[in-house]
Amino acid sequence: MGASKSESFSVAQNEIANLFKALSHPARIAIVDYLLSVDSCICGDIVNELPLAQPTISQHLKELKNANIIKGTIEGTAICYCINPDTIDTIENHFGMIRHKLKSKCC
Amino acid sequence: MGASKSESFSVAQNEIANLFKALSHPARIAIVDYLLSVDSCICGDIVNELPLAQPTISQHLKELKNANIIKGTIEGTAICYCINPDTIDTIENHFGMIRHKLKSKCC
DNA sequence: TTTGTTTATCGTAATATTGCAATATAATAA
DNA sequence: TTATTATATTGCAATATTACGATAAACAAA
Repeated sequence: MGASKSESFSVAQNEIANLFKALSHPARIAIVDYLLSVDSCICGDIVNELPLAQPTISQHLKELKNANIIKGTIEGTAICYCINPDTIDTIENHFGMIRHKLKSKCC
Repeated sequence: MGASKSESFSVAQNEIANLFKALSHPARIAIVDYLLSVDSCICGDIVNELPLAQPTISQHLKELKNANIIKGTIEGTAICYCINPDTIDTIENHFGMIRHKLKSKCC
């Protein structure tokens, strides 16, 4: 025991849970905030913006990339990161569905 | 080490990360799905709907309650659960902010 | 070539999460 | 009172996550 019984749930339930898991750490929220706070996609200086060591940030970036929340493209020596709007759409649509279903209820 | 350095990030960043953490497990997504699938708030039979033992579901319900994603009111012997629309609003507003900031960018 | 810069990976320790059996609690029914 | 029913809590084992030092890999500049 200890492992989550993901095979007991639907693919859709696991997929949306994984998106939320990628956003469930304040460092990853801070990374997304930072990517949104600069004019364009940012190349490089994420490490200087957060109070975490470089390997830790690299690991968080990897999780955000695996979840398709950010995209990274190589720009010479640095890597240029930006938000993937398609994944934001996916999450927004999920809440649109929740909102729609809530309307026909009495709570 | 191993504990997340939550004190290094803002209160707002920690709060939204905690909301996502509450939704980051397929069993909790399934609970929310089920609460949305029935006509009104449901009293009781959540345990029969999911392939998990009763203490496990009780624990997941507690996490959803602590995050204010669901509300539970006592109805005789059973407890009546339903979604808290205010918290759904909070999350939707967060994505509204993301969407707004994304508009003024070139990705 | 060597040096510096940037990002990724490995290895590991600390901590958190998950799941459930056993048990407890609370309220109702008989 | 004694069941019965519904939910919560405790305790613990299995697994996952988090953080970072050390190191590697990739590449540009000197």
